[in-house]
Amino acid sequence: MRDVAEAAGVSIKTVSRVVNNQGEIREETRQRVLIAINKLGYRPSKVARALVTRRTDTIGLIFGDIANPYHAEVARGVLDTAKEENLEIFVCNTDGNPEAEKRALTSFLDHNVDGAIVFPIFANYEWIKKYIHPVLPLVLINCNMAPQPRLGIVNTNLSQGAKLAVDYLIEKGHRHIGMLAGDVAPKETIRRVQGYKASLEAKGLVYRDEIVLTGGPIIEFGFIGANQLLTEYPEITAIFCYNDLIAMGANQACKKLGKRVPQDCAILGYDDNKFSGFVNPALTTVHVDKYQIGAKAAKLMIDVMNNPEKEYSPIHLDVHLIIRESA
Amino acid sequence: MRDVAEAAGVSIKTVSRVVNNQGEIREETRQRVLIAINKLGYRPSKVARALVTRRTDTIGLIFGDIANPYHAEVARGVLDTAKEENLEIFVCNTDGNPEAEKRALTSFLDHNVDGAIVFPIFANYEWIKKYIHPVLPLVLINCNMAPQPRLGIVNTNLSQGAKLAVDYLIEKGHRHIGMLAGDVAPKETIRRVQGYKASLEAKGLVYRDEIVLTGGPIIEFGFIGANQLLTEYPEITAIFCYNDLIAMGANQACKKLGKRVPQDCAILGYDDNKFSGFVNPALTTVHVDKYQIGAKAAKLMIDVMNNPEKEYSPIHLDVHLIIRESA
DNA sequence: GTGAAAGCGCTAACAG
DNA sequence: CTGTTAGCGCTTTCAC
Repeated sequence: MRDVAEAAGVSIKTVSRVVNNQGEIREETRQRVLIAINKLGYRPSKVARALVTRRTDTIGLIFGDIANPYHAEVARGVLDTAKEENLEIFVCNTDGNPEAEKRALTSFLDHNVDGAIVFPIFANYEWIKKYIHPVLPLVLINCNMAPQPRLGIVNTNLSQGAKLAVDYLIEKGHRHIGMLAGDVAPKETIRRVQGYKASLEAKGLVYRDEIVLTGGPIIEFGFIGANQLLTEYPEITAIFCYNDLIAMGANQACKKLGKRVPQDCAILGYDDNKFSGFVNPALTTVHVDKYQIGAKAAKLMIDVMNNPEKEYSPIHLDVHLIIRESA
Repeated sequence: MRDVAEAAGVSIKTVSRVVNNQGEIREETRQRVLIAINKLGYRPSKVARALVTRRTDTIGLIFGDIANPYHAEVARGVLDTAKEENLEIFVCNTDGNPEAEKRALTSFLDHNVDGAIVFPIFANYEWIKKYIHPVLPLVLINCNMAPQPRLGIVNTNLSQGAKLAVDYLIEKGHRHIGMLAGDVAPKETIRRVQGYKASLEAKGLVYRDEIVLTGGPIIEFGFIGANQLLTEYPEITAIFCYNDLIAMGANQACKKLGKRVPQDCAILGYDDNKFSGFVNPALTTVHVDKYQIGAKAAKLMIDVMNNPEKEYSPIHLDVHLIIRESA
């Protein structure tokens, strides 16, 4: 920067002004500076700037697993939006592990990110409220915290989605519907389970805790879980899965057990990820606009960062059922 | 930091020494400092440190598209490895656009990343050599640059993979094998095409340029491309695809055209992504260890960063054929 | 073993 | 319209 100033025959501050185009500058001076910048290939250091402005033009993104297409598509939405705004994105996986989430958030703080977009783990809610939110603007996805300054919320209607799914299964005549739930939050708190329960009860069916299994949101759990469910409770004729990955695993389990899908056992997924229409049988699932979750979260994050006083009401994204072959 | 120093009754420098545990420090002093740090909840600012050390503990990752499971799994490998080393990762998509790659690299430079892992776009090779590599340690994936200091290379044997695939198709009796190639590099430079060609020629079949179509590495191109190939060249009985996404699209095209896979048209993919075994029909494909690409690239990146003088020879990952249903 | 002073590259406040 | 000075939070000489 000093070199540029010298080359242009102006002060260092003038260079700064040109770079940030702030303040009035005589056009001729400005041109001289611009030429010097070009000649020297000068690029301002974001690090040095950050030290004084407290802005790094960086935001953190934390979710379960980038290798899950659900998160990957969300990431894509965030990344595209961030690019437009010249923000860089740090990415971190937690695999649903609260400690990993804590470490990620702490590390982001150390790096002075301007904000973080998080799919929060229930067990950390209080910790986040206490230690992170006071010092870092946050956008939380699918989280029921109260609106407040420096906090953005993006929600998809989880319990409604589950209700849609289970209503459909009941309508199709299923009376014993197992569930393969995720394990990211305690069973009682998962809104998908609430929706499942609500649907059951609305139709006069009993909710049975023992046919709701929890496990990681991965194919492997779908396989193991469906296997267990169908073996131990032969009355089950349908399984509602926490996500499409689990549903794919459940598909495989049925194949292994010689059960035809959907005739012997219907399988219903959640997320409608990129591949759900291609697997065999194609998944009937709850469609979620993953790209929009990411894009809206990023936009909201930027707003929240720029308006630290303002309170933003939660953004809501709707879901709907996609009927394919598996149910 | 000053506060900590005061609270502990030592100088600022001593705090720095404790934090970085460097130099000899009397145990008692050290404890006093540690206590003060804990009490005040002090965390050193990576930004401030970076300004003087020129290390940000940050590396950039650039590839085509995070929503492609191939890249997502690579990312997972990078991320896991980085976490162990306390490095944060910036992620950026290019969609194969050279300008996007340039912008990403430049932005990483502005942010003072310690290094970048890139799936480079051929069109930018010279630019990268000239403007980026001199100022930024790089690890390049599937790139045939000569080994040199501050440069790491991770290669999977692209042309061999393609040869494996096409050999298999020929063995199965196919004589007219179309190819749906990617468009990330000019057609002639794609090593997958080289392998395809090599295999053909080794078996005495002619390479026909017109049945090698190029397009984006996405499902949509697979659909369009296969449709075109099968319609215009009815003699084609097998299609070798640049990746599994394209293969999935080709699968769909066959379905639409009423062609059975593999009886009427065999389809062979590349990458063996997470879902390739689940789609209908399950894809026969070339298996690549994506997680290892990421993990090895990250480890190599760290080595390269720490040994700027040393020359690292390329890391090589093998591929093999996975035979499922589609061919 | 420990501390004082200088400086990383930039912006903010205040002059002029 | 432009320049001078100070300082962001840390590490690095170099003394003591």
